[in-house]
Parts: sequence; C-alpha cells; structure tokens
Amino acid sequence: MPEKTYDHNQIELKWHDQWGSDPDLYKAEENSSRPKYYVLEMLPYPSGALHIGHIRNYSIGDALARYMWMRGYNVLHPMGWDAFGLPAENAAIKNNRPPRDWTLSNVEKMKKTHSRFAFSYDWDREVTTCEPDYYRWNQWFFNRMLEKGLAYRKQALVNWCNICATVLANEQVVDGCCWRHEGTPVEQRALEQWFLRTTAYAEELLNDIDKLEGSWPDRVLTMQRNWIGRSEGAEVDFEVVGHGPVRVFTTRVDTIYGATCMIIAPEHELVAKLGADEKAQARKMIDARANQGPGDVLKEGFNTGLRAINPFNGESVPVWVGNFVLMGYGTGAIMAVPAHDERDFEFCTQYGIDIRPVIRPVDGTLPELPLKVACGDYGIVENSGPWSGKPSADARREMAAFAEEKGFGKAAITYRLKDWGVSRQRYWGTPIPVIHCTTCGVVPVPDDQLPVLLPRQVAITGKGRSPLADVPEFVNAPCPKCGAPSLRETDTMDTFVDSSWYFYRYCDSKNSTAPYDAKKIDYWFPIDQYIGGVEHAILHLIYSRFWTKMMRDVGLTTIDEPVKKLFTQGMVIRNGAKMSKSVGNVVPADDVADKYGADTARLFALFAAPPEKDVDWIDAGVEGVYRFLGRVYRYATRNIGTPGGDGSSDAKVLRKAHQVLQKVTEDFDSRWHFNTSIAAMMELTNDLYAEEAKISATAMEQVITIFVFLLAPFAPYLAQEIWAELGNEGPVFRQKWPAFNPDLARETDVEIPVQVNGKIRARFTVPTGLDKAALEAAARADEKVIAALEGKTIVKVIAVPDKLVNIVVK
RNA sequence: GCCCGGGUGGCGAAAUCGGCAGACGCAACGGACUUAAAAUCCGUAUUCCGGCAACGGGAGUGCGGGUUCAAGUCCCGCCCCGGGCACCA
Repeated sequence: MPEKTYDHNQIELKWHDQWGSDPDLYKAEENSSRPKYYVLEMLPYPSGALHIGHIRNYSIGDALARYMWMRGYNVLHPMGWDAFGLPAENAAIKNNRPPRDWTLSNVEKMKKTHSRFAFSYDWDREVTTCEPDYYRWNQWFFNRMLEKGLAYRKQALVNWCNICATVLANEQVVDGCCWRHEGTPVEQRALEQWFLRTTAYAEELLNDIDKLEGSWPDRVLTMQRNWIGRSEGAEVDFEVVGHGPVRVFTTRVDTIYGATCMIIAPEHELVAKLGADEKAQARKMIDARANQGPGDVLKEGFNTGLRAINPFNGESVPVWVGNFVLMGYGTGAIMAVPAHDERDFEFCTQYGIDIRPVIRPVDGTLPELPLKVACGDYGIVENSGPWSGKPSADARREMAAFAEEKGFGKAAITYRLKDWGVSRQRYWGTPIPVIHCTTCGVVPVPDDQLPVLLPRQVAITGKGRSPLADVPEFVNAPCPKCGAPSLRETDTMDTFVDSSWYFYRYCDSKNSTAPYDAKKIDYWFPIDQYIGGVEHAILHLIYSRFWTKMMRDVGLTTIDEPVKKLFTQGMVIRNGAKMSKSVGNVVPADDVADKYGADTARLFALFAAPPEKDVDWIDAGVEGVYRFLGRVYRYATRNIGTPGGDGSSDAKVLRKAHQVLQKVTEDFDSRWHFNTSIAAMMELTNDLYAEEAKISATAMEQVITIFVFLLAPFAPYLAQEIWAELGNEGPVFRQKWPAFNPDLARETDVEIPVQVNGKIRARFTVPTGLDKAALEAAARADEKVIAALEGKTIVKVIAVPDKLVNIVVK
C-alpha cells in the first residue's frame, strides 16, 4: 500500500462519526458473565470548557477502561456533572442569565469535547446533579439523616465568607481564609444552621483508614488522619468559685499538679457572667481573631478575678481568658501547666503566672526554676501527691480513672473533626427539605412530596441571605403536619453533598423510586479504581466515606468504604499555578485537538511525566508526540500488504515487539508509568524504521498488529484506523489484549561490561544466561582485560550473569 | 514547629531487586532531499582535559560522611524546593 500522510482531522472525524452512531459502544453490561470493573474519574464542574488538566485525568481513566475491556472485564466507566455551585450564580449576575441555562449549555459544550476525545463513557448513566431527578435524593437522604438524628439544627458560630455571601464548612477554610478567595479572611458569625453529624463516625472514619492502606496513596491517608485529629486525654471539672464547675480537656492529666491557672476561650460561656469591661475585652479578642490572616498570633489574655479549684490537690488557681484557647476544640477551657507545655509557658511567662515543674526526666532531676523552655516530654511524675514516682503513662491512665471514680472527670477522646455544616445562603443548590411551622416547629417535607423543586426564575443578588427567601411562591407552604400556613427553609445544601454519593447513582441513574436499587450497588461496588486530583484528599473523599457509612447504617448498602483503590494524579501547572478557569491559565482542550488531534493531546498528557507527578504544561513538547503518531501511521500504511523483505530482521523486531508488549502490560498492571510505556513504543518505532527493508511480510503484519493493540488504550483513533487498514472489522478495543510470548521476548545476546576496580575496561557480547564461571573465564580471556590486569594481583572476581564482571585487584 | 513527597544534562524525564547514569522526547547543531522553505529521513549531543582523528584520561545524580567489589538507589547528619497540618491543650 502506498504511504499516506497522517491527517488527524480526517481520521478522527471518520471514526468519531462512526462510533457516535453506536449508542451501545461503551455500554456496561447489566447481566454479564464477565468479572466487573468499575473505573471512575472525578466528575467535573461544568465551567464551560475542558482544559488540559481535565484531559490528563480522563486520559488515565480512559486508557485503563479500554485496557480492562480488552482484558475481558465488564467495565463500568461513567461520567457526570457536578452542576450546582457558586460560579453559575456569579455568571448569572454577570450575564443576566439563569444559572440553569448557563450550566446546561456548558454541559453541552463540554460533552462535545468529551466525545471528540473519544473518552469511552457510558452516557446512558449520565448524572447531572442540578436536576430534580438527582437532587430529590439529596433531600431524601436528608430525611433519613433527620430520622437517625444525623442531621440537626443549631445556633453556632460559623465560617462566613463575605464575597461568597455564604457560610463555609470547616473543610472549606484554608489558612483562615475562604477556599475560593485566598485573601478574604473568614468571619465567625452566629447563625442557625443545619449540620450533619460527621463526628458520629470520627472513630470509624479513622480506623477504616487502615483498611485503605496500600490501595490509597499514603499522602491522602495521612492527610485524613491529621484532619480527623484524634487526641486521647481526660476531661476534668474545676469548680469555679461562685459559678459551678468548668470542664477542661487535657492530654496530660499527669501534669495536673503543675497547673497554675485555668484559661478559657473568649467565647466561653463563663465570659457572659463577667463584668461589662471583661466582656468587652473578650469581644475585642474575638473580633481581632476574625480579622486576622494566617501567621503567628501574639498571645494575649486577662485575669477574670475568678478562682478555680483543682480537684486533685484542692488548690485555688486564677481563671484567665486567653486568645489562644479555641472554643471549637475540646471544651474551650484548659488548665495551664507552664512547666510542661510550650504555649502555656509562653503565656504564663508573659503574665508572671507561677511555673511549677512536676515531671522529672527518667534519667534526670526535676527541672530547676527559672525555666528557659517548657518540657513536654514524658517522664516520672513528682510533687503530685499519691502519684509521685509513677511514669507519666501510668499516671495519665490512673488519674483519669480516679477522676471518673470521684465524679469530677473521665478519660476522654477529642477530635479535630467537626460536624459538617451544610446550610448555604445561596440559590443554586439543593433546597433543604424542611418547613418551619409556628406550632409544629421544624417539619421535614414527607418523602412523597419530594422533590422540593428549586424555582427557575429567581433574582440573584449575592447579598447575605438566600435569594429563595425573596420568592413567596417558594417560601409560603402549608405545614405537612397541621396544614397551617408556614415557611419553607430557604437555605440550600453545600454542593459537596451532591458529590458525596453520585457514584452510586451511576449504577442506577434512572431509578425514580429510590436513589438506586441495592442489588445493582452490590454488583458494582466498591469502585475498583477512582482517579482524581489530590486537592480532593480531604473534602470530597472524607464526605464520601461518611456518606457511605451513613447509607449503610440507614440500611441502603452493606459496604463500609466506597473506593477500593484511589489514584491521585498530579496537577497540570501553567505559569506557576494549577490550571483552572478561575486562575485564567487554561489551555483549552479543543485548541490542542484542533492543531494536533485528540490522540496527540491524550498521548502527550500521559507522556510528559508519570501520572502522579505535577507537570508544567509547555506547548513545545506536543510536537514530538505528534511526529511519533505520524511516523507510526506512515510506516503502517506503506508496509501493510507489501511483499516485504528477506526476513533477516524478523526475529529482532518481533523480539522488540514482545518486549514492549510485556512492558506495557506490566505498566498497566502495576505502577501506571505510561510515560515509559509510550517511550517503549517510540523505541519500537525507531527499530522498525531501522530494520524496515529486512522484515518479511508475515512478520511485518504481526508486528503492526501488536502495535495497534499497544496504541489502542492511548490513541484510540489512530489505533482503530490502522486496525481497519489491516483489513479488520469492529472496534479494536473490543478485541482481546494479546499475551506476550516470553520466549519471543527473551534477548539472545547481552553485552557485558568488565570492570577492573569499578572502572570499565572492556566489553564483550555473550549469549544470555551464561553462568558465573563461564562469564569470568570469558572476561579473563579478553585482550583488553589482560592488558589491564598486567602486573596486578587479583583479589576477587565478581561475575553477575547478564549484568557485569568486576575484577578487584591490588 | 510536626508529618509526607521531591532534588539526575539547556528542558520534560529514564534507570522497578544495590550492577554500564542520562532510555524516550523537546530544544540545539550537522547532513540528505528541495530552486527554496516546510515536512520528512539520517546523524551528533553530560561535562572537563589531551589529540587532526580513531581514541585515551578525569569528574559527575543537592551538600558532608558511612556501608559495599559496586551507591542516583541502603545508613547517618545537613541544605534547598513542593504539599499537608499547625496556639488542637
């Protein structure tokens, strides 16, 4: 066949049309005899256009999906849209266009790009989270959580972002600022809010991390462990004279005889009982903290004049208010042991409060005053009544037990993790399905009245309260219990609710009577491979784990963890920042596809670096991959169906082909270093060019066929085109992945370097597998080696078969 | 401060088990083809020293030590970069 030039547009358009006319092409089988494989990439926010960062994510998942298909699995590979969220509202304000219109038109555009890139999704299962047939189930789950006491409402200090004009979850606060607005400090506001009781699962979320060990990246597991932040300690009541007990939390109850004051947070309820001056001072601290960005904060405090009694030794100590004590952790009050805690030391030194060492190092003496630094180490407890002389660990345990026995405390565990605040004062989200009735109180909207529909025509102001509050048709509703005119809840749910369970919906996306059929979940779950950005290590991935456990306890599934294996791909960086629309440094996927084709863009996204690594996007590198595909195509077309050469290089190129097949197969099955898989294919291409004239027609066809398979998971269009050129029918990714032949792949000869004292002095070629003795003999017979050994005494000879010979001389 | 990653040519990287450092690609340079250019094909390329050259010699994976016949890889101590957590009691 005459050589054809690589016209990516023509090839890709042809197969795109052909594949597009077959809706069942990438369909997962409902009743399959094949083993199941659920591969999932994190669903995108429909911002308007796919960029190279998306392409990298989907190219990894798609290569895997295609490979697993060829390996004979029943693959579920779905895609959807995380369609609720703030950008739609901002766009609506800017363009005067309803968020739904804007969102759905973005979905259409991005779906076109998806299809152009030939990502193999089962679009039949598409999920769009802003549509009622999806979000009604958010509401339904909310009702289940209300029944279980896992959803509750309380007045609480919440994180407030002024620009977003809404509340943020704890997880959405970064360095004291809004996660979407880096420079905007989060304010604390007291609001009535809905919370989901994630803390009920703190212990299980932490313990089950062990089950994920080895199949989730360590980095993610560590981040989650830190986030849950379990500390073991004790709670102890100090009687505040004239006011009653105030409880403190400490991890070092063994140091309690060294407590020289109590410090409470400025938000602590005891402050309300102080004088006007003190209250004003505490208020100032709270405000100062609200306006503070990240960084070091100066310790500040004042003496309340109150006294508290240490229940262990009956000592009366002063009560202070301190700006470094957090209301949101522990009990909001601490006992200060300046001798053994760095922060207490700093504070007490500053205000001249007593310092009293009570822990002696195991092999030393009690620290002498004045101290230069606090000593937080464990040791032997001293000057501590009946516990003196005991090791810290024992004293901790026994003192907590003692407190419990005497009724003034107990052993306690505290978590950094807090309940998930889900109320948002915004329009574009799932309406929280409750009604406020003056007589019945908070009444959930009954399941059979769901969904509570989000009204379509709403004026979005971006000011402080939910726009839904200004829609009378929405707000005014009868109480489901007593029928009296009542008011609907106008807050909407955090969008992370949507993404906490969407992957279950893919298994049964059209179910109109339940979120899904449990039998279908049983078949497909857990997700065999989840692929996404490490930036979701905490938010999305903790919420998803929580949601699964909640679903299990509600009786909707039997599994504990949704994701078996997690892969976090590196970010695509451009101009020093993660590629994203909000930063404005995106390379639109369509631009690259226009110029070089989808195959090139996909291949380059994988070739630039190993997939877990961050990669700087540099346009220049794309050329090389494009040239490679062109070389492959021209070579294939000019050699298919030609008489061929004398076959003297057949063995050589077949060997190389099987070696590359082995390498690519192993890369898929283990560490996914597709950059080296692709490099191996380039090597094979270079060999094929070099040996072209000496390959027989039969060998040529065999090698090109192998090449097509190698290419199929990465560059589906070109693979399909050559597959057809070879005279084959049907989609190549429905073929069976070829097994490599280890005999054909085996190298016959190997070059052995000979070192003398570690310096290479000679090389020779021997058959592979030559044993030590023969290798040593061959080395000693080599002229150059003889010359190098002249006049030296051999101390030792190391011969490693197929690797090297090292002769140690004196 | 604590906990994870990482540091290799001009650049992206490779070296999976301790065994030839720099595969593959980009950029660069040289050649072939062309009236010319593009495209394509072939070749050169870590660096320093000596040589017209074939070649020979030395150094080299952030820094300093160590183990070993042999270290990018293992051990100890540092430096730098990226990420996470951070008055969390």
